[in-house]
Amino acid sequence: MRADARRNRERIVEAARKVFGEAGNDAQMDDVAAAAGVGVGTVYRHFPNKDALIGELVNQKFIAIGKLLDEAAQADGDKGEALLRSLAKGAEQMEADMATQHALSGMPRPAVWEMCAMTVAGVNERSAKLIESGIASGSLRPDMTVADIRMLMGGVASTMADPSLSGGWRRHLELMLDALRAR
Amino acid sequence: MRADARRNRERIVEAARKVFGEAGNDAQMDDVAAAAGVGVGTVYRHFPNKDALIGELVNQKFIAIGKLLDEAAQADGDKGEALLRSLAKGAEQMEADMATQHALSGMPRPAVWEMCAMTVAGVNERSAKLIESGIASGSLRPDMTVADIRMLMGGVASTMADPSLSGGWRRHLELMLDALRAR
DNA sequence: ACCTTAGCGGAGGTATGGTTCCGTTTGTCA
DNA sequence: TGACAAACGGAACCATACCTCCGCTAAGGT
Repeated sequence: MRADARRNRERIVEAARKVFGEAGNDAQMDDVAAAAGVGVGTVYRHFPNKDALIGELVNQKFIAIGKLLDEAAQADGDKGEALLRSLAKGAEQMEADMATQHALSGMPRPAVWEMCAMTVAGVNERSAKLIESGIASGSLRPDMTVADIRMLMGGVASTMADPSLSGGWRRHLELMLDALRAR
Repeated sequence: MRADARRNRERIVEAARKVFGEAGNDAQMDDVAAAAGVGVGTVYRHFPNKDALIGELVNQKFIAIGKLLDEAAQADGDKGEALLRSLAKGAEQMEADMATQHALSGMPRPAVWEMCAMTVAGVNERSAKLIESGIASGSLRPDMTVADIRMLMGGVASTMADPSLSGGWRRHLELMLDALRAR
């Protein structure tokens, strides 16, 4: 791969994150190209279609979340609380990244979701271990499952995506974490 | 207003609820017209544009929720629990109504939201009274606000809107209601 | 320095879907 | 029943946005 090609690919991903972060899923490919300082043709050389570009962004985000979970697994102290802290950090990282927000909150693009299947599976596996440990130690509600995380994070994402609720997502997250703790 | 005009308006709204319920916000005006058994022109005679039609659906839904809250205010027993029951009923009513789901979950159409401003204000007012009462009686968490309801119901709506989570919204709702109860 | 070819740019094709327009139909009232 | 206007239908219009195509540029090896 030629040096300029690699550089452009980087630029495109970065620009996409910025543009989708501002306009959501209905940002335009032309805008991404402009923001990256390249032509649309170049964008399509690197990503066959819009979903593939979005998929790349979302996948990167899930990889980051996976790393957070790994850290949580190694931290000492209660694993359940560590998991909840990871979720909070994950939300923080997601704040300016509407591509991921839309992937999580209602009406997802199936193609995008498929691209991330592998990464998501890894994330789920790690979550499951932490949940099990947290339940055993009594810090998480006994009936908690990985599906709960998916739904609740989706909910927080939907709050983030709504401009009229700006900032409110931290409160939403807090309520959600409370719901997951054992009584 | 001529008799057939009134009848057609009814049909259009009903068809719209069905069509948007199946395909979400990106259902097409032509489909609504077909489902109502009228031409597109007729749809546009009754509603100046797509947002107006969606707004009508969403507004009707908020009116229904307002009624639920009125019932809750009159029921005997704890007002906080009555509020939570209303939310559950409201969610139930919203299940097959993706138009409303999308209005609540991230990336709303501003025009739609504006059309409902009046109705929503009424809903908020009633919620506020019930919350106050529920906090006083110790059944709701002391820091609960109307904004919490908006965010959490939005979250549930986003779970409903995601076909891959079908049915999961009841669990999401349950967690959410737990989060709102006093500890 | 030169040649090969991967990579680039961006005008334009195409599909989708909201909205308009106007000739035709049909309810309603005298 | 006849006339008038209100209402209808749906083909056509137009804006939007994804994606393709192809002539050009310049990277990198020899």
